[in-house]
Amino acid sequence: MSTRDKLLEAAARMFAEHGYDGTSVRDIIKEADANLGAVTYHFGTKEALFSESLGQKLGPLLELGKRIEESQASAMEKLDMVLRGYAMFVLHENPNLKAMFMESMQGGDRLPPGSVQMIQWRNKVIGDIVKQGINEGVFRKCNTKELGMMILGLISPYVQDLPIIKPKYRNTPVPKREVNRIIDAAMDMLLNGLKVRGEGK
Amino acid sequence: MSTRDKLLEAAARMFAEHGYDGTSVRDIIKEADANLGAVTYHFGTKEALFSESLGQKLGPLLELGKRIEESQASAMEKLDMVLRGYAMFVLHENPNLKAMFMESMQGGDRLPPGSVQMIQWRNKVIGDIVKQGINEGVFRKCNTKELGMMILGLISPYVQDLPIIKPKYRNTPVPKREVNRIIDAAMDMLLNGLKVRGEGK
DNA sequence: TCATAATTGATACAAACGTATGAATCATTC
DNA sequence: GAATGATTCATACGTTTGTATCAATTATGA
Repeated sequence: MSTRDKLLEAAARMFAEHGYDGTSVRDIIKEADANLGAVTYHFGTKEALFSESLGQKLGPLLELGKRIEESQASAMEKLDMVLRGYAMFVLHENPNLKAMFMESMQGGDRLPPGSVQMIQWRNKVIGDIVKQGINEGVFRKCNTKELGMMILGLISPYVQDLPIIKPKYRNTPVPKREVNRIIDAAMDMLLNGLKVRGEGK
Repeated sequence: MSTRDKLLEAAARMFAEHGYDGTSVRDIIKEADANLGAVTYHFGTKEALFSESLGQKLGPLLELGKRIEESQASAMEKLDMVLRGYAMFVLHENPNLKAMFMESMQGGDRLPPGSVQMIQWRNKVIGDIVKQGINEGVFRKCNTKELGMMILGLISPYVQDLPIIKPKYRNTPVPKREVNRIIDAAMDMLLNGLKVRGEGK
């Protein structure tokens, strides 16, 4: 593994754990067993290293969406695929992407180019899928992108709150079985609704 | 307004904008038009200032939940109240609480005491309300707290992605009308489901 | 094998960081 | 109005920060 790759890997991990500002270049090189000069040499600045460490994951995520979008599956199947695929990607395969979500809360100025478009596109894909067969009332209130955003939100507590509620997942990927269970519940809820009765108690 | 209060207010704003590590004590005192010594005098450390600036909001949020929990409304009405109330509190009235969510993604070690309990309790309240009249399938897959967590997730993209997608809301409260629109859609979706048809296209 | 390029290493630097300190100023009380 | 306590101020300290530098080392190709 090249020094460059070791740096990228360590950076992604550290940034996800402690955020951009909470991670120093020295923390990273220590973790990567590299030298300060290597960062200057390979990336120039800390921000470039950050951006590149995240940018690596952007392509695969876009591909995932495109593959699903173009598949022949039904709207419901597509919705399942995209939700499950996305959750698996973010919670199980690439937990370091948490750094991207942290960053987006601060405006995303340091994110790699294309991130904003990726997020918007991601929301649109989901919205479009859902629109193919939908409870029309929802669309009277919010547009395609917004609906996609909201649906993806079902997963975000697992990025946001899980580190607190189940500390063992703080810096560990969520197991596949767990992700599947979560998405099963989310899909059930999404498709069938909660059917809360009008009566209390 | 006392120096102490000015510091708390400025701190909450800055921490929400740039996170804990991205905000220096000097940034805060500049914004509060105060002196470095004032921080040492009133709070001792940066972390204590951070914790207290968030802790202020914890009480009111807990009260909100308790009021709804104890009300006589039906389960559906309660669900609406808690979702709308929570969204209004976080997105409209106290957008600075974003700092708490940022922090929780990093494990929450610096959060004020009681934060973790608040989050868990918050999830349980929603889960319990929903449980009063519910699509049973969902509960076969996930427990009360988890369901509450997921439902609240519908809102979190508005904390997480909105700063990116609609930059005008980066450091501005989301207007009431907007929050209401969002919750209307979320409630519709939650109660009735998406009703996605089995057929693609 | 030798010259050339690519990479790594030790070290330096100015700026920014959190915190501490003690004098100066303000408010309050008698 | 003098004395006492609360607060503010300018300033300083020791670290840590991101980045730069350039000699030392390693890899590459003729």
